[in-house]
Amino acid sequence: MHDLYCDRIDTPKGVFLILFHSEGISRIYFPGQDPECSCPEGKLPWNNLAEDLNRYLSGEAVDWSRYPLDTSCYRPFTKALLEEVRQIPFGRVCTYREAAERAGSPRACRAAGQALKANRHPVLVPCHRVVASGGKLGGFSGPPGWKQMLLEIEAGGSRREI
DNA sequence: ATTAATAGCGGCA
DNA sequence: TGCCGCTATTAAT
Repeated sequence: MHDLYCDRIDTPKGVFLILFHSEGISRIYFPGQDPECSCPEGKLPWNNLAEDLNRYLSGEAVDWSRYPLDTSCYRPFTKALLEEVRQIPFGRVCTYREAAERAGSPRACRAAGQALKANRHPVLVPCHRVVASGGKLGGFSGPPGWKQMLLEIEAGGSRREI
Protein backbone atom coordinates (compact mmCIF):
# COMPACT_ATOMS: atom_id res chain seq x y z
CA MET A 1 0.00 0.00 0.00
CA HIS A 2 1.06 3.55 0.55
CA ASP A 3 3.97 4.14 2.83
CA LEU A 4 2.99 5.78 6.07
CA TYR A 5 4.90 8.70 7.54
CA CYS A 6 4.49 10.83 10.61
CA ASP A 7 5.07 14.51 11.23
CA ARG A 8 4.56 16.86 14.17
CA ILE A 9 2.91 20.21 14.41
CA ASP A 10 3.87 22.53 17.25
CA THR A 11 1.10 24.67 18.69
CA PRO A 12 0.61 26.67 21.89
CA LYS A 13 -1.63 23.81 23.04
CA GLY A 14 0.99 21.15 22.50
CA VAL A 15 2.38 18.95 19.75
CA PHE A 16 -0.03 17.27 17.35
CA LEU A 17 1.09 14.10 15.62
CA ILE A 18 -0.03 13.54 12.02
CA LEU A 19 0.12 10.18 10.23
CA PHE A 20 -0.15 10.49 6.48
CA HIS A 21 0.71 8.96 3.12
CA SER A 22 0.68 10.18 -0.44
CA GLU A 23 -3.09 9.88 -0.76
CA GLY A 24 -4.10 11.78 2.36
CA ILE A 25 -4.04 12.15 6.09
CA SER A 26 -4.44 8.83 7.81
CA ARG A 27 -4.71 9.83 11.44
CA ILE A 28 -4.30 12.74 13.84
CA TYR A 29 -3.32 12.55 17.50
CA PHE A 30 -3.92 15.16 20.14
CA PRO A 31 -0.98 16.36 22.22
CA GLY A 32 -0.21 13.75 24.83
CA GLN A 33 -1.60 10.91 22.76
CA ASP A 34 1.65 10.13 20.97
CA PRO A 35 1.39 6.43 20.18
CA GLU A 36 5.12 5.72 20.00
CA CYS A 37 4.69 4.96 16.34
CA SER A 38 7.51 3.31 14.51
CA CYS A 39 6.82 4.76 11.09
CA PRO A 40 9.45 6.97 9.45
CA GLU A 41 9.30 10.71 9.87
CA GLY A 42 8.40 12.76 6.86
CA LYS A 43 7.40 16.25 5.88
CA LEU A 44 3.73 16.98 5.32
CA PRO A 45 3.04 17.58 1.63
CA TRP A 46 0.31 20.07 2.58
CA ASN A 47 2.35 23.11 3.41
CA ASN A 48 -0.24 25.21 5.14
CA LEU A 49 -1.59 22.60 7.51
CA ALA A 50 0.60 23.60 10.43
CA GLU A 51 -0.16 27.25 9.88
CA ASP A 52 -3.88 26.56 9.53
CA LEU A 53 -3.93 24.53 12.72
CA ASN A 54 -2.29 27.34 14.65
CA ARG A 55 -4.66 29.89 13.17
CA TYR A 56 -7.58 27.67 14.11
CA LEU A 57 -6.39 27.26 17.69
CA SER A 58 -6.14 31.03 18.00
CA GLY A 59 -9.79 31.39 17.08
CA GLU A 60 -9.81 31.83 13.30
CA ALA A 61 -12.28 29.98 11.11
CA VAL A 62 -10.38 27.55 8.92
CA ASP A 63 -11.70 25.59 5.96
CA TRP A 64 -10.29 22.08 6.18
CA SER A 65 -11.97 20.79 3.06
CA ARG A 66 -8.87 21.13 0.90
CA TYR A 67 -6.99 18.54 2.96
CA PRO A 68 -7.53 14.99 1.73
CA LEU A 69 -8.36 12.44 4.41
CA ASP A 70 -7.86 8.70 4.17
CA THR A 71 -11.25 7.40 5.22
CA SER A 72 -10.78 3.88 3.95
CA CYS A 73 -10.70 2.50 7.49
CA TYR A 74 -14.25 3.63 8.25
CA ARG A 75 -17.41 1.55 7.98
CA PRO A 76 -20.10 2.87 5.61
CA PHE A 77 -22.26 4.52 8.23
CA THR A 78 -19.25 5.92 10.06
CA LYS A 79 -17.90 7.30 6.81
CA ALA A 80 -21.19 8.91 5.88
CA LEU A 81 -21.64 10.43 9.30
CA LEU A 82 -18.13 11.84 9.47
CA GLU A 83 -18.59 13.31 6.00
CA GLU A 84 -21.62 15.18 7.29
CA VAL A 85 -19.91 16.23 10.48
CA ARG A 86 -17.13 17.65 8.38
CA GLN A 87 -19.58 20.08 6.84
CA ILE A 88 -20.76 21.60 10.10
CA PRO A 89 -19.64 25.21 9.83
CA PHE A 90 -17.13 26.78 12.19
CA GLY A 91 -18.72 27.88 15.44
CA ARG A 92 -21.89 25.88 14.96
CA VAL A 93 -22.99 22.65 16.58
CA CYS A 94 -25.56 19.95 15.95
CA THR A 95 -26.96 17.12 18.04
CA TYR A 96 -26.26 13.43 17.73
CA ARG A 97 -29.72 12.98 16.32
CA GLU A 98 -29.27 15.67 13.66
CA ALA A 99 -25.94 14.22 12.63
CA ALA A 100 -27.43 10.73 12.32
CA GLU A 101 -30.33 12.18 10.35
CA ARG A 102 -28.04 13.81 7.83
CA ALA A 103 -26.11 10.56 7.49
CA GLY A 104 -29.35 8.89 6.44
CA SER A 105 -30.43 7.14 9.64
CA PRO A 106 -32.69 9.44 11.65
CA ARG A 107 -32.87 7.12 14.61
CA ALA A 108 -29.24 6.17 14.80
CA CYS A 109 -28.23 8.74 17.36
CA ARG A 110 -26.69 6.09 19.52
CA ALA A 111 -24.80 4.61 16.62
CA ALA A 112 -23.66 8.16 15.87
CA GLY A 113 -21.87 8.12 19.18
CA GLN A 114 -20.08 4.98 18.17
CA ALA A 115 -19.15 6.50 14.83
CA LEU A 116 -17.80 9.68 16.40
CA LYS A 117 -15.77 7.60 18.80
CA ALA A 118 -14.10 6.02 15.80
CA ASN A 119 -13.04 9.37 14.37
CA ARG A 120 -9.34 9.31 13.55
CA HIS A 121 -9.18 12.89 12.29
CA PRO A 122 -10.00 15.16 15.22
CA VAL A 123 -10.20 18.90 14.49
CA LEU A 124 -10.25 18.34 10.73
CA VAL A 125 -13.36 16.26 11.25
CA PRO A 126 -14.94 18.44 13.93
CA CYS A 127 -16.49 15.79 16.11
CA HIS A 128 -16.49 18.32 18.94
CA ARG A 129 -19.31 20.15 17.13
CA VAL A 130 -21.68 17.28 17.87
CA VAL A 131 -23.24 17.76 21.28
CA ALA A 132 -25.96 16.10 23.27
CA SER A 133 -29.31 17.79 23.51
CA GLY A 134 -30.38 19.46 26.72
CA GLY A 135 -27.28 21.60 26.88
CA LYS A 136 -25.08 18.67 27.76
CA LEU A 137 -21.63 18.44 26.33
CA GLY A 138 -21.62 14.79 25.40
CA GLY A 139 -18.57 12.62 25.35
CA PHE A 140 -15.24 12.84 23.65
CA SER A 141 -12.60 10.31 22.71
CA GLY A 142 -9.74 12.74 23.05
CA PRO A 143 -8.06 14.02 26.19
CA PRO A 144 -10.45 15.34 28.86
CA GLY A 145 -11.34 18.97 28.41
CA TRP A 146 -10.43 19.21 24.75
CA LYS A 147 -13.97 19.16 23.46
CA GLN A 148 -14.99 22.02 25.68
CA MET A 149 -11.82 23.90 24.85
CA LEU A 150 -12.33 23.59 21.11
CA LEU A 151 -15.91 24.77 21.44
CA GLU A 152 -14.79 27.74 23.50
CA ILE A 153 -12.18 28.60 20.90
CA GLU A 154 -14.84 28.63 18.21
CA ALA A 155 -17.37 30.50 20.31
CA GLY A 156 -14.92 33.19 21.25
CA GLY A 157 -13.68 33.85 17.74
CA SER A 158 -10.91 36.32 18.36
CA ARG A 159 -10.71 36.34 22.11
CA ARG A 160 -11.46 39.53 23.91
CA GLU A 161 -9.90 38.69 27.25
CA ILE A 162 -6.43 37.62 28.15
C1' DA B 1 -22.33 -17.15 15.67
C1' DT B 2 -24.41 -14.77 19.35
C1' DT B 3 -24.36 -11.38 23.08
C1' DA B 4 -23.03 -7.20 25.48
C1' DA B 5 -21.83 -2.69 25.55
C1' DT B 6 -21.37 1.89 23.77
C1' DA B 7 -20.00 9.96 22.72
C1' DG B 8 -27.69 9.32 23.25
C1' DC B 9 -32.39 10.55 22.35
C1' DG B 10 -37.40 10.64 22.64
C1' DG B 11 -41.67 8.75 24.27
C1' DC B 12 -44.37 7.46 27.95
C1' DA B 13 -45.98 6.57 32.79
C1' DT C 1 -37.95 10.78 37.86
C1' DG C 2 -37.16 6.22 35.57
C1' DC C 3 -37.78 2.51 32.04
C1' DC C 4 -37.90 1.05 27.08
C1' DG C 5 -36.78 0.78 22.31
C1' DC C 6 -34.08 2.08 18.61
C1' DT C 7 -29.18 1.98 15.35
C1' DA C 8 -24.36 0.72 13.76
C1' DT C 9 -20.28 -1.03 15.26
C1' DT C 10 -17.01 -3.37 18.04
C1' DA C 11 -15.39 -6.43 21.72
C1' DA C 12 -16.15 -10.36 24.24
C1' DT C 13 -17.96 -14.94 24.69
